[in-house]
Amino acid sequence: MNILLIEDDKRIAALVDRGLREDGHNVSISFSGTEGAEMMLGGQYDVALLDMLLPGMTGLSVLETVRSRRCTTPILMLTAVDSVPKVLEAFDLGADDYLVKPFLLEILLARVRAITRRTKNAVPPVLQASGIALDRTQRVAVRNGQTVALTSKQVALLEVLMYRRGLVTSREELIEAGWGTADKVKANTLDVYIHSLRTKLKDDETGRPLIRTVHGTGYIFANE
Amino acid sequence: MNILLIEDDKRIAALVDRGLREDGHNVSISFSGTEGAEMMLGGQYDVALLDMLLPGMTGLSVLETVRSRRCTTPILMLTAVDSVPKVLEAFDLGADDYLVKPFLLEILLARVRAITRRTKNAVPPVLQASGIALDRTQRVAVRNGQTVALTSKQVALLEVLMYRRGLVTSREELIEAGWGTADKVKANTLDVYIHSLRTKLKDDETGRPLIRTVHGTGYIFANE
DNA sequence: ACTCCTGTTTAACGTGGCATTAACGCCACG
DNA sequence: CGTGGCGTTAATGCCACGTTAAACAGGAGT
Repeated sequence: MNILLIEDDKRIAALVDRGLREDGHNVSISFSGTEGAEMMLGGQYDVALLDMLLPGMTGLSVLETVRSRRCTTPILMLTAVDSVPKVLEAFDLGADDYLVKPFLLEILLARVRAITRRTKNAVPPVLQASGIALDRTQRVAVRNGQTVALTSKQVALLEVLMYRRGLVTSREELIEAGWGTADKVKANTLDVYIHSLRTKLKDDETGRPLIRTVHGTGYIFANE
Repeated sequence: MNILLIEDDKRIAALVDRGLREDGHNVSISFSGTEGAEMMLGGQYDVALLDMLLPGMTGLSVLETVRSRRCTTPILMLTAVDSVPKVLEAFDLGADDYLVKPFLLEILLARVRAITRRTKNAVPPVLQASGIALDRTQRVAVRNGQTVALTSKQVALLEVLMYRRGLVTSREELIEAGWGTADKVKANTLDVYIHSLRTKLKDDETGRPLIRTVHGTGYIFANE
Protein backbone atom coordinates (compact mmCIF):
# COMPACT_ATOMS: atom_id res chain seq x y z
CA MET A 1 0.00 0.00 0.00
CA ASN A 2 1.44 3.38 -1.02
CA ILE A 3 0.80 6.03 1.60
CA LEU A 4 1.49 9.75 1.47
CA LEU A 5 2.08 11.50 4.76
CA ILE A 6 1.82 15.28 4.88
CA GLU A 7 2.97 16.44 8.30
CA ASP A 8 5.32 19.23 9.34
CA ASP A 9 6.18 17.96 12.80
CA LYS A 10 9.19 15.80 12.04
CA ARG A 11 8.98 13.93 15.30
CA ILE A 12 5.44 12.76 14.61
CA ALA A 13 6.26 12.13 10.98
CA ALA A 14 9.12 9.83 11.89
CA LEU A 15 6.96 7.93 14.32
CA VAL A 16 4.11 7.42 11.92
CA ASP A 17 6.51 6.57 9.15
CA ARG A 18 8.11 3.82 11.19
CA GLY A 19 4.75 2.39 12.26
CA LEU A 20 3.39 2.27 8.74
CA ARG A 21 6.53 0.70 7.35
CA GLU A 22 6.44 -1.98 10.02
CA ASP A 23 2.88 -2.71 8.91
CA GLY A 24 4.19 -3.34 5.41
CA HIS A 25 3.41 -0.07 3.61
CA ASN A 26 5.46 2.22 1.42
CA VAL A 27 5.52 5.72 2.83
CA SER A 28 6.32 9.06 1.20
CA ILE A 29 6.59 12.13 3.39
CA SER A 30 6.09 15.76 2.66
CA PHE A 31 6.67 18.47 5.26
CA SER A 32 4.78 21.24 3.50
CA GLY A 33 1.25 21.68 2.22
CA THR A 34 2.09 22.94 -1.25
CA GLU A 35 4.56 20.16 -1.91
CA GLY A 36 2.16 17.61 -0.48
CA ALA A 37 -0.65 18.73 -2.75
CA GLU A 38 1.58 18.39 -5.79
CA MET A 39 2.76 14.95 -4.78
CA MET A 40 -0.81 13.85 -4.31
CA LEU A 41 -1.86 15.12 -7.72
CA GLY A 42 1.18 13.58 -9.36
CA GLY A 43 1.81 10.34 -7.55
CA GLN A 44 -0.40 7.32 -7.32
CA TYR A 45 -1.15 6.90 -3.63
CA ASP A 46 -3.68 4.58 -2.06
CA VAL A 47 -4.19 6.79 0.97
CA ALA A 48 -3.03 10.21 2.11
CA LEU A 49 -2.62 11.26 5.72
CA LEU A 50 -3.03 15.00 5.93
CA ASP A 51 -2.25 17.20 8.90
CA MET A 52 -4.66 20.07 9.48
CA LEU A 53 -2.08 22.58 10.60
CA LEU A 54 0.68 23.10 8.09
CA PRO A 55 3.05 25.92 7.25
CA GLY A 56 2.17 27.82 4.09
CA MET A 57 -0.89 25.96 2.95
CA THR A 58 -3.30 24.61 5.55
CA GLY A 59 -4.59 21.08 5.41
CA LEU A 60 -8.00 22.32 4.38
CA SER A 61 -6.61 24.24 1.43
CA VAL A 62 -4.64 21.21 0.34
CA LEU A 63 -7.80 19.17 0.53
CA GLU A 64 -9.75 21.71 -1.45
CA THR A 65 -7.05 22.00 -4.07
CA VAL A 66 -6.65 18.34 -4.83
CA ARG A 67 -10.35 17.61 -4.74
CA SER A 68 -11.08 20.44 -7.13
CA ARG A 69 -8.62 18.83 -9.51
CA ARG A 70 -10.50 15.55 -9.54
CA CYS A 71 -8.15 13.73 -7.23
CA THR A 72 -10.05 10.90 -5.58
CA THR A 73 -7.34 9.52 -3.32
CA PRO A 74 -8.80 8.65 0.10
CA ILE A 75 -7.69 11.24 2.63
CA LEU A 76 -7.46 10.84 6.38
CA MET A 77 -7.17 14.09 8.32
CA LEU A 78 -4.89 14.40 11.33
CA THR A 79 -5.95 17.06 13.73
CA ALA A 80 -5.16 18.47 17.16
CA VAL A 81 -7.97 18.58 19.69
CA ASP A 82 -8.43 22.31 19.37
CA SER A 83 -9.32 22.16 15.69
CA VAL A 84 -11.88 19.39 15.93
CA PRO A 85 -14.70 21.75 14.98
CA LYS A 86 -13.02 22.25 11.65
CA VAL A 87 -13.26 18.58 10.94
CA LEU A 88 -16.78 18.87 9.62
CA GLU A 89 -15.56 21.43 7.17
CA ALA A 90 -12.96 18.94 6.07
CA PHE A 91 -15.57 16.29 5.46
CA ASP A 92 -17.57 18.75 3.49
CA LEU A 93 -14.52 19.25 1.30
CA GLY A 94 -14.18 15.54 0.69
CA ALA A 95 -12.11 14.06 3.47
CA ASP A 96 -12.74 10.39 4.20
CA ASP A 97 -11.96 10.13 7.90
CA TYR A 98 -10.14 11.90 10.70
CA LEU A 99 -8.04 11.17 13.74
CA VAL A 100 -7.36 13.35 16.77
CA LYS A 101 -3.76 13.81 17.86
CA PRO A 102 -2.24 12.31 19.85
CA PHE A 103 -3.33 8.89 18.64
CA LEU A 104 -2.24 5.34 19.13
CA LEU A 105 -0.41 3.86 16.19
CA GLU A 106 -2.69 0.82 16.15
CA ILE A 107 -5.71 3.02 15.71
CA LEU A 108 -4.14 4.78 12.77
CA LEU A 109 -3.32 1.45 11.18
CA ALA A 110 -6.87 0.23 11.72
CA ARG A 111 -8.25 3.38 10.10
CA VAL A 112 -6.00 3.04 7.10
CA ARG A 113 -7.13 -0.53 6.65
CA ALA A 114 -10.76 0.53 7.04
CA ILE A 115 -10.45 3.26 4.43
CA THR A 116 -8.84 1.09 1.82
CA ARG A 117 -11.35 -1.65 2.45
CA ARG A 118 -14.22 0.79 2.10
CA THR A 119 -13.03 2.40 -1.11
CA LYS A 120 -12.08 -0.88 -2.72
CA ASN A 121 -15.37 -2.71 -2.49
CA ALA A 122 -18.54 -1.21 -3.93
CA VAL A 123 -18.41 -3.43 -6.96
CA PRO A 124 -21.63 -5.38 -6.85
CA PRO A 125 -22.06 -8.67 -8.69
CA VAL A 126 -22.88 -7.80 -12.26
CA LEU A 127 -23.64 -9.78 -15.37
CA GLN A 128 -22.31 -8.34 -18.58
CA ALA A 129 -22.98 -9.10 -22.23
CA SER A 130 -23.42 -7.25 -25.51
CA GLY A 131 -22.81 -3.85 -24.03
CA ILE A 132 -25.31 -4.33 -21.25
CA ALA A 133 -24.48 -4.66 -17.58
CA LEU A 134 -27.09 -6.06 -15.24
CA ASP A 135 -26.89 -5.22 -11.55
CA ARG A 136 -29.37 -7.52 -9.92
CA THR A 137 -29.02 -6.12 -6.42
CA GLN A 138 -29.97 -2.63 -7.55
CA ARG A 139 -32.26 -3.98 -10.22
CA VAL A 140 -30.89 -1.78 -12.96
CA ALA A 141 -29.32 -2.35 -16.34
CA VAL A 142 -26.60 -0.04 -17.63
CA ARG A 143 -26.08 0.55 -21.33
CA ASN A 144 -23.32 2.90 -22.49
CA GLY A 145 -23.65 5.01 -19.39
CA GLN A 146 -27.42 5.10 -19.34
CA THR A 147 -29.14 3.47 -16.42
CA VAL A 148 -32.42 1.67 -16.95
CA ALA A 149 -34.60 0.69 -13.99
CA LEU A 150 -36.06 -2.81 -14.07
CA THR A 151 -38.66 -4.64 -12.02
CA SER A 152 -37.81 -7.79 -10.11
CA LYS A 153 -39.48 -10.09 -12.62
CA GLN A 154 -37.71 -8.40 -15.48
CA VAL A 155 -34.41 -8.91 -13.74
CA ALA A 156 -35.15 -12.58 -13.10
CA LEU A 157 -35.80 -13.19 -16.78
CA LEU A 158 -33.01 -11.04 -18.14
CA GLU A 159 -30.61 -12.73 -15.78
CA VAL A 160 -31.32 -16.14 -17.26
CA LEU A 161 -31.21 -14.83 -20.80
CA MET A 162 -27.89 -13.10 -20.27
CA TYR A 163 -26.43 -16.04 -18.45
CA ARG A 164 -27.33 -18.26 -21.39
CA ARG A 165 -26.35 -15.69 -24.00
CA GLY A 166 -25.91 -17.26 -27.41
CA LEU A 167 -28.01 -20.24 -26.41
CA VAL A 168 -31.71 -20.75 -26.86
CA THR A 169 -33.67 -20.58 -23.63
CA SER A 170 -37.05 -22.24 -23.80
CA ARG A 171 -40.22 -20.56 -22.65
CA GLU A 172 -40.60 -23.23 -19.99
CA GLU A 173 -37.20 -22.50 -18.53
CA LEU A 174 -37.91 -18.80 -18.44
CA ILE A 175 -41.24 -19.31 -16.74
CA GLU A 176 -39.61 -21.58 -14.22
CA ALA A 177 -36.99 -18.94 -13.52
CA GLY A 178 -39.56 -16.23 -13.00
CA TRP A 179 -42.39 -18.06 -11.32
CA GLY A 180 -40.95 -21.29 -9.99
CA THR A 181 -43.56 -23.61 -11.31
CA ALA A 182 -45.16 -23.40 -14.73
CA ASP A 183 -48.70 -23.53 -13.38
CA LYS A 184 -50.72 -20.61 -12.20
CA VAL A 185 -49.43 -18.35 -14.93
CA LYS A 186 -51.31 -17.66 -18.12
CA ALA A 187 -49.80 -18.36 -21.48
CA ASN A 188 -48.92 -14.89 -22.69
CA THR A 189 -47.60 -13.44 -19.47
CA LEU A 190 -44.08 -14.23 -20.55
CA ASP A 191 -44.60 -12.48 -23.88
CA VAL A 192 -45.56 -9.34 -22.05
CA TYR A 193 -42.34 -9.37 -20.07
CA ILE A 194 -40.21 -10.05 -23.11
CA HIS A 195 -41.88 -7.11 -24.72
CA SER A 196 -41.19 -4.86 -21.75
CA LEU A 197 -37.54 -5.87 -21.79
CA ARG A 198 -37.23 -5.17 -25.48
CA THR A 199 -38.83 -1.78 -24.99
CA LYS A 200 -36.56 -0.81 -22.12
CA LEU A 201 -33.41 -2.13 -23.78
CA LYS A 202 -33.90 -0.93 -27.29
CA ASP A 203 -31.86 -2.63 -29.96
CA ASP A 204 -28.53 -0.99 -30.64
CA GLU A 205 -27.43 0.74 -33.83
CA THR A 206 -26.26 -2.44 -35.56
CA GLY A 207 -29.89 -3.33 -36.02
CA ARG A 208 -29.32 -6.73 -34.51
CA PRO A 209 -31.97 -7.42 -31.90
CA LEU A 210 -30.79 -8.04 -28.35
CA ILE A 211 -33.45 -10.61 -27.61
CA ARG A 212 -34.28 -12.71 -30.66
CA THR A 213 -37.30 -14.99 -30.93
CA VAL A 214 -36.81 -18.61 -31.94
CA HIS A 215 -40.19 -19.52 -33.19
CA GLY A 216 -41.80 -22.43 -31.39
CA THR A 217 -38.92 -22.79 -29.00
CA GLY A 218 -37.88 -19.78 -26.96
CA TYR A 219 -35.56 -16.78 -26.96
CA ILE A 220 -31.88 -16.00 -27.43
CA PHE A 221 -29.88 -13.15 -25.94
CA ALA A 222 -27.32 -11.80 -28.40
CA ASN A 223 -23.75 -12.89 -27.77
CA GLU A 224 -21.33 -10.05 -28.45
CA MET B 1 -25.60 1.91 18.86
CA ASN B 2 -28.22 -0.42 20.40
CA ILE B 3 -27.55 -1.08 24.07
CA LEU B 4 -29.32 -3.47 26.41
CA LEU B 5 -29.29 -2.58 30.08
CA ILE B 6 -30.15 -5.30 32.61
CA GLU B 7 -30.43 -3.68 36.02
CA ASP B 8 -33.07 -4.05 38.73
CA ASP B 9 -32.37 -0.83 40.60
CA LYS B 10 -34.67 1.54 38.77
CA ARG B 11 -32.89 4.62 40.02
CA ILE B 12 -29.59 3.54 38.57
CA ALA B 13 -31.26 2.26 35.43
CA ALA B 14 -32.88 5.62 34.78
CA LEU B 15 -29.59 7.43 35.29
CA VAL B 16 -27.60 5.19 33.00
CA ASP B 17 -30.40 5.22 30.45
CA ARG B 18 -30.35 8.98 30.28
CA GLY B 19 -26.59 9.16 30.01
CA LEU B 20 -26.43 6.68 27.18
CA ARG B 21 -29.22 8.36 25.28
CA GLU B 22 -27.50 11.69 25.54
CA ASP B 23 -24.45 10.06 24.03
CA GLY B 24 -26.52 9.09 21.03
CA HIS B 25 -27.39 5.48 21.77
CA ASN B 26 -30.65 3.55 21.71
CA VAL B 27 -31.29 1.89 25.05
CA SER B 28 -33.53 -1.02 25.99
CA ILE B 29 -33.97 -1.84 29.67
CA SER B 30 -34.86 -5.05 31.45
CA PHE B 31 -35.34 -5.21 35.21
CA SER B 32 -35.04 -8.97 35.56
CA GLY B 33 -32.40 -11.51 34.67
CA THR B 34 -34.62 -13.99 32.90
CA GLU B 35 -36.23 -11.33 30.73
CA GLY B 36 -32.86 -9.77 30.05
CA ALA B 37 -31.40 -13.05 28.86
CA GLU B 38 -34.29 -13.55 26.48
CA MET B 39 -33.98 -10.05 25.08
CA MET B 40 -30.31 -10.58 24.52
CA LEU B 41 -30.84 -13.84 22.69
CA GLY B 42 -33.64 -12.39 20.64
CA GLY B 43 -32.61 -8.83 19.91
CA GLN B 44 -29.63 -7.55 18.04
CA TYR B 45 -27.69 -5.46 20.54
CA ASP B 46 -24.24 -4.02 20.13
CA VAL B 47 -23.46 -4.10 23.83
CA ALA B 48 -25.17 -5.38 26.96
CA LEU B 49 -24.68 -3.89 30.42
CA LEU B 50 -25.38 -6.58 32.98
CA ASP B 51 -25.80 -6.11 36.71
CA MET B 52 -24.29 -8.83 38.86
CA LEU B 53 -27.02 -8.86 41.48
CA LEU B 54 -30.45 -9.45 40.04
CA PRO B 55 -33.70 -10.91 41.35
CA GLY B 56 -34.46 -14.41 40.12
CA MET B 57 -31.51 -15.06 37.87
CA THR B 58 -28.12 -13.66 38.86
CA GLY B 59 -25.94 -11.81 36.41
CA LEU B 60 -23.56 -14.73 36.25
CA SER B 61 -26.34 -17.14 35.31
CA VAL B 62 -27.54 -14.77 32.62
CA LEU B 63 -24.02 -14.62 31.28
CA GLU B 64 -23.66 -18.38 31.31
CA THR B 65 -27.03 -18.89 29.66
CA VAL B 66 -26.52 -16.57 26.74
CA ARG B 67 -22.94 -17.60 26.11
CA SER B 68 -23.91 -21.26 26.07
CA ARG B 69 -26.36 -20.39 23.35
CA ARG B 70 -23.75 -18.91 21.07
CA CYS B 71 -24.60 -15.29 21.81
CA THR B 72 -21.51 -13.17 21.12
CA THR B 73 -22.83 -9.78 22.14
CA PRO B 74 -20.17 -7.88 24.09
CA ILE B 75 -21.10 -7.81 27.78
CA LEU B 76 -20.00 -5.31 30.36
CA MET B 77 -20.62 -6.37 33.96
CA LEU B 78 -21.81 -3.89 36.57
CA THR B 79 -20.88 -4.89 40.09
CA ALA B 80 -20.94 -3.60 43.64
CA VAL B 81 -17.66 -3.47 45.54
CA ASP B 82 -18.47 -6.48 47.66
CA SER B 83 -18.78 -8.83 44.73
CA VAL B 84 -15.58 -7.85 43.02
CA PRO B 85 -14.06 -11.28 43.62
CA LYS B 86 -16.80 -12.75 41.49
CA VAL B 87 -15.67 -10.69 38.57
CA LEU B 88 -12.99 -13.19 37.71
CA GLU B 89 -15.68 -15.80 37.45
CA ALA B 90 -17.55 -13.50 35.08
CA PHE B 91 -14.56 -13.17 32.80
CA ASP B 92 -14.24 -16.89 32.82
CA LEU B 93 -17.83 -17.11 31.59
CA GLY B 94 -17.18 -14.71 28.73
CA ALA B 95 -17.69 -11.18 30.02
CA ASP B 96 -15.81 -8.47 28.14
CA ASP B 97 -15.27 -5.85 30.83
CA TYR B 98 -16.54 -4.75 34.22
CA LEU B 99 -17.25 -1.62 36.18
CA VAL B 100 -17.56 -1.16 39.93
CA LYS B 101 -20.59 0.69 41.26
CA PRO B 102 -20.91 3.49 41.94
CA PHE B 103 -19.28 4.76 38.77
CA LEU B 104 -19.09 8.02 36.91
CA LEU B 105 -21.23 8.18 33.83
CA GLU B 106 -18.33 9.35 31.72
CA ILE B 107 -16.36 6.27 32.62
CA LEU B 108 -19.21 4.03 31.58
CA LEU B 109 -19.49 5.86 28.28
CA ALA B 110 -15.78 5.51 27.67
CA ARG B 111 -15.95 1.79 28.38
CA VAL B 112 -18.88 1.33 26.05
CA ARG B 113 -17.01 3.17 23.32
CA ALA B 114 -13.91 1.09 23.97
CA ILE B 115 -15.82 -2.18 23.78
CA THR B 116 -17.60 -1.32 20.60
CA ARG B 117 -14.42 -0.06 19.05
CA ARG B 118 -12.68 -3.27 19.95
CA THR B 119 -15.40 -5.47 18.53
CA LYS B 120 -16.58 -3.42 15.61
CA ASN B 121 -13.12 -2.29 14.49
CA ALA B 122 -13.73 1.40 14.37
CA VAL B 123 -16.53 2.64 12.22
CA PRO B 124 -15.36 6.20 11.62
CA PRO B 125 -17.23 8.84 13.63
CA VAL B 126 -18.15 10.74 10.52
CA LEU B 127 -19.51 9.17 7.37
CA GLN B 128 -19.32 11.02 4.10
CA ALA B 129 -21.02 10.38 0.79
CA SER B 130 -22.69 12.27 -2.02
CA GLY B 131 -21.86 15.66 -0.59
CA ILE B 132 -23.24 14.85 2.82
CA ALA B 133 -21.24 14.43 6.00
CA LEU B 134 -22.86 12.69 8.95
CA ASP B 135 -21.48 13.30 12.43
CA ARG B 136 -23.24 10.78 14.58
CA THR B 137 -21.81 11.95 17.87
CA GLN B 138 -23.22 15.42 17.35
CA ARG B 139 -26.19 14.07 15.44
CA VAL B 140 -25.91 16.48 12.56
CA ALA B 141 -25.53 16.22 8.84
CA VAL B 142 -23.60 18.82 6.87
CA ARG B 143 -24.34 19.63 3.27
CA ASN B 144 -22.34 22.29 1.44
CA GLY B 145 -21.82 24.24 4.62
CA GLN B 146 -25.37 23.92 5.88
CA THR B 147 -25.92 21.99 9.07
CA VAL B 148 -29.03 19.88 9.53
CA ALA B 149 -29.99 18.58 12.97
CA LEU B 150 -31.10 14.96 13.15
CA THR B 151 -32.72 12.82 15.83
CA SER B 152 -31.06 9.69 17.14
CA LYS B 153 -33.27 7.32 15.15
CA GLN B 154 -32.69 9.30 12.00
CA VAL B 155 -28.96 9.07 12.56
CA ALA B 156 -29.15 5.33 13.17
CA LEU B 157 -30.89 4.77 9.85
CA LEU B 158 -28.90 7.26 7.82
CA GLU B 159 -25.73 5.76 9.20
CA VAL B 160 -26.54 2.34 7.81
CA LEU B 161 -27.68 3.74 4.51
CA MET B 162 -24.56 5.82 4.08
CA TYR B 163 -22.27 3.05 5.19
CA ARG B 164 -23.84 0.81 2.57
CA ARG B 165 -23.98 3.55 -0.05
CA GLY B 166 -24.45 2.17 -3.52
CA LEU B 167 -25.82 -1.07 -2.12
CA VAL B 168 -29.42 -1.93 -1.43
CA THR B 169 -30.28 -2.15 2.24
CA SER B 170 -33.38 -4.16 3.05
CA ARG B 171 -36.17 -2.86 5.23
CA GLU B 172 -35.42 -5.63 7.72
CA GLU B 173 -31.81 -4.57 8.06
CA LEU B 174 -32.82 -0.99 8.60
CA ILE B 175 -35.38 -1.91 11.24
CA GLU B 176 -32.81 -4.04 12.96
CA ALA B 177 -30.37 -1.16 12.95
CA GLY B 178 -32.86 1.26 14.40
CA TRP B 179 -34.86 -0.86 16.81
CA GLY B 180 -32.75 -3.95 17.45
CA THR B 181 -35.50 -6.44 16.99
CA ALA B 182 -38.01 -6.52 14.17
CA ASP B 183 -40.96 -6.97 16.51
CA LYS B 184 -42.62 -4.26 18.48
CA VAL B 185 -42.50 -1.84 15.60
CA LYS B 186 -45.41 -1.29 13.24
CA ALA B 187 -45.02 -1.75 9.53
CA ASN B 188 -44.91 1.82 8.34
CA THR B 189 -42.76 3.35 11.07
CA LEU B 190 -39.75 2.95 8.85
CA ASP B 191 -41.51 4.72 5.99
CA VAL B 192 -42.12 7.68 8.23
CA TYR B 193 -38.45 7.94 9.08
CA ILE B 194 -37.35 7.60 5.50
CA HIS B 195 -39.75 10.36 4.68
CA SER B 196 -38.34 12.58 7.39
CA LEU B 197 -34.81 11.98 6.16
CA ARG B 198 -35.79 12.76 2.61
CA THR B 199 -37.46 15.96 3.75
CA LYS B 200 -34.48 17.10 5.78
CA LEU B 201 -31.93 16.16 3.14
CA LYS B 202 -33.63 17.37 0.03
CA ASP B 203 -32.39 16.02 -3.27
CA ASP B 204 -29.63 18.05 -4.83
CA GLU B 205 -29.77 19.96 -8.09
CA THR B 206 -28.87 16.97 -10.23
CA GLY B 207 -32.36 15.68 -9.65
CA ARG B 208 -31.00 12.31 -8.58
CA PRO B 209 -32.67 11.26 -5.36
CA LEU B 210 -30.41 10.77 -2.38
CA ILE B 211 -32.38 7.87 -0.97
CA ARG B 212 -33.90 5.74 -3.68
CA THR B 213 -36.60 3.12 -3.14
CA VAL B 214 -36.10 -0.38 -4.48
CA HIS B 215 -39.65 -1.62 -4.57
CA GLY B 216 -40.32 -4.70 -2.47
CA THR B 217 -36.77 -4.80 -1.19
CA GLY B 218 -35.45 -1.73 0.55
CA TYR B 219 -33.60 1.52 0.04
CA ILE B 220 -30.31 2.65 -1.39
CA PHE B 221 -28.22 5.71 -0.69
CA ALA B 222 -26.73 7.40 -3.73
CA ASN B 223 -23.07 6.70 -4.32
CA GLU B 224 -21.08 9.68 -5.52
C1' DA C 1 -47.61 19.87 39.58
C1' DC C 2 -48.34 22.02 35.21
C1' DT C 3 -47.28 23.14 30.61
C1' DC C 4 -44.45 23.29 26.68
C1' DC C 5 -41.46 21.10 23.68
C1' DT C 6 -39.37 17.49 21.21
C1' DG C 7 -38.96 12.93 19.56
C1' DT C 8 -41.22 8.59 18.65
C1' DT C 9 -44.84 5.82 17.21
C1' DT C 10 -49.28 4.78 15.41
C1' DA C 11 -53.27 5.28 12.49
C1' DA C 12 -55.77 6.66 8.30
C1' DC C 13 -55.69 7.51 3.79
C1' DG C 14 -53.70 8.58 -0.81
C1' DT C 15 -50.89 7.16 -4.69
C1' DG C 16 -48.30 4.72 -7.76
C1' DG C 17 -45.87 0.70 -9.28
C1' DC C 18 -46.03 -3.89 -10.53
C1' DA C 19 -48.01 -8.35 -11.88
C1' DT C 20 -51.30 -10.40 -14.41
C1' DT C 21 -54.85 -11.13 -17.78
C1' DA C 22 -57.72 -10.29 -21.71
C1' DA C 23 -58.40 -8.64 -26.30
C1' DC C 24 -56.83 -8.20 -30.59
C1' DG C 25 -53.52 -7.62 -34.52
C1' DC C 26 -49.73 -9.59 -36.88
C1' DC C 27 -46.46 -12.73 -38.62
C1' DA C 28 -44.56 -17.28 -39.62
C1' DC C 29 -44.84 -21.47 -41.53
C1' DG C 30 -47.41 -25.17 -43.32
C1' DC D 1 -54.70 -18.79 -46.97
C1' DG D 2 -55.50 -20.51 -42.44
C1' DT D 3 -53.91 -21.82 -37.83
C1' DG D 4 -51.23 -21.29 -34.06
C1' DG D 5 -47.61 -18.85 -31.88
C1' DC D 6 -46.16 -14.41 -30.83
C1' DG D 7 -46.41 -9.11 -30.28
C1' DT D 8 -48.67 -5.19 -28.48
C1' DT D 9 -51.67 -2.48 -25.85
C1' DA D 10 -54.73 -1.43 -22.35
C1' DA D 11 -57.40 -2.53 -18.17
C1' DT D 12 -57.52 -4.38 -13.67
C1' DG D 13 -56.50 -5.41 -8.89
C1' DC D 14 -53.33 -5.62 -5.38
C1' DC D 15 -49.83 -4.32 -2.43
C1' DA D 16 -45.89 -1.54 -1.16
C1' DC D 17 -44.82 2.75 -0.20
C1' DG D 18 -45.64 7.91 0.69
C1' DT D 19 -47.76 11.46 3.32
C1' DT D 20 -50.02 13.74 6.84
C1' DA D 21 -51.79 14.35 11.22
C1' DA D 22 -52.61 13.02 15.62
C1' DA D 23 -51.61 10.29 19.89
C1' DC D 24 -48.13 9.35 23.11
C1' DA D 25 -44.07 9.68 26.24
C1' DG D 26 -40.29 11.81 28.49
C1' DG D 27 -37.62 15.91 29.89
C1' DA D 28 -36.95 20.77 30.82
C1' DG D 29 -38.34 24.75 32.66
C1' DT D 30 -41.56 27.49 35.29
